[in-house]
Amino acid sequence: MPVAQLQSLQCSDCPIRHRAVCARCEADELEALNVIKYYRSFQAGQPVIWSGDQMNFVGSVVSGIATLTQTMEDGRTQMVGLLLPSDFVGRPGRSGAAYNVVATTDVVMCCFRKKPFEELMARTPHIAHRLLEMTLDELDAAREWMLVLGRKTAREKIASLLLILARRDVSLGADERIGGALSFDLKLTREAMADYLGLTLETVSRQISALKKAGVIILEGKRHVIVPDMRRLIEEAGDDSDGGLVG
Amino acid sequence: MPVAQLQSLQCSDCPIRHRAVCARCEADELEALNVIKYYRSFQAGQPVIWSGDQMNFVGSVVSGIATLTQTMEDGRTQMVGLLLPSDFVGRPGRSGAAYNVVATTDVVMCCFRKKPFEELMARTPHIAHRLLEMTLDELDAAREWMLVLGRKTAREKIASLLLILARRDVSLGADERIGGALSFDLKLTREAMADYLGLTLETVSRQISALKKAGVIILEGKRHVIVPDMRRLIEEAGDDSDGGLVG
DNA sequence: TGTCATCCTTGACACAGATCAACCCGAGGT
DNA sequence: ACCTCGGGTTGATCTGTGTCAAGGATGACA
Repeated sequence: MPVAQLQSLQCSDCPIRHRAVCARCEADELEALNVIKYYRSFQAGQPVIWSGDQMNFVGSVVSGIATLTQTMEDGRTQMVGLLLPSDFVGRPGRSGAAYNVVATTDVVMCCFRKKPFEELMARTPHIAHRLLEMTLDELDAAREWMLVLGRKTAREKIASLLLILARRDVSLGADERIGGALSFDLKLTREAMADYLGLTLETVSRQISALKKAGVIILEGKRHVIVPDMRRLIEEAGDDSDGGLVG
Repeated sequence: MPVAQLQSLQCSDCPIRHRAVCARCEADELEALNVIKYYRSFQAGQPVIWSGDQMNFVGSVVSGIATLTQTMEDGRTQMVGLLLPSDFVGRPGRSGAAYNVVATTDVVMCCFRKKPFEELMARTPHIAHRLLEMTLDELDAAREWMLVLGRKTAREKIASLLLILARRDVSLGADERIGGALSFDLKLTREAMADYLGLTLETVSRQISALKKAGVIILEGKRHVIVPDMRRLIEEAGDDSDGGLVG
């Protein structure tokens, strides 16, 4: 999840900086983007669908969390992606095995209408190039997650997820650090975490308790996590790549 | 795995048709591509690395199988991608968590030198667009695989893998059909399958035996698989999307 | 204040798949 | 003919996680 390295982009009226479409000439593109964008909000639990037009290109999360999930007929579901503020999403369900995009909390998205966006892409090749880079990054992240799903223990899975969430909050500046400790809000239910990790919610609960008892994390309430020592958490995750967060 | 729908592209001297870079003006691009390409072969077990230059862009498998794998310090490995003939690969290890590309059998690849390839991309925007589409397809495939890894049983996993391999062979015309039955060669060891599915090789062996006993598949030797009824296999995979292969 | 719903925790037990171990089979090599 | 070695099968047992079930905490609402 090399999110921290991404260029970012500030819309005229969004409260956050989006992951960038254009790495080179931000100012120019911004002006163009501000013209063709509009906002939509979704309630928690609501599927994220662009009005009518099959959601043909791209939107960016401004606030809230949306998830990409796949479901089998018998109800088993697997989350395949997490859309946190600043993430882009586009073209779900285009090919064979469609996944669903659902708002997990209340969500506001900044959307770009398909046609003008594509015209913009055609005019400015480096935007297309940047989009390719972003997609390749997502592919890397998905493949990294395959290791988590296929080979890690429940405890390692939980630690890996906490690590990802912590890093995201850090890269958005939404974290708090007090004397080396890092704390952040867990915005997912135990069930959502279970769906992401390929576990049951009971196992998630147990492993979080275990990490708490081991002193790797401290819980305030059920949703606020304090990580006294990032290195401990990284170790629990069985992760070698530290994402440049320790220093 | 919407491979069958992809445009394909015949090099001047490759025996196979590659998944297309250019969907629109094949002839022109072919000429350009034939100029800047060269071949490399790799022995089974050998890591696939472009001579010196960090493998900065793209190569396509002509024959053999290469795999993308991720490994933890303690040796646990998870395969995150399978490169079959006609697949493209590019930019491994660029971002944080690098995966390894290894030739699983002897492999011949058709490579495009980084610089001329990128120039070609810049000149012809629809090639860049096509590359984006291909990457999005890979992302979809990776996400589909996350469902397999996270939520399917061992038996379903095996069936899913067989299904993918069967479909790939069909789309390359490498299958044989006799009276509705479909047969193909399994080019992976039990261990490779296990790494792909997040299982142990023993479990793979057992589940293959189980599918054999149940009559879902027939084995000739250890590596040749006959599927008498594709529908049975799809059912075992717990898969709703039939990939357009049944009819 | 009580009721209800949602989210979470914890315990007891079952079972799928991992682990450990023995053995089989076919292909080279000498 | 014999040996060796990689790949594959099968059995016995162990264990991590799922399943089922009961109950706790918190907040919304009447």
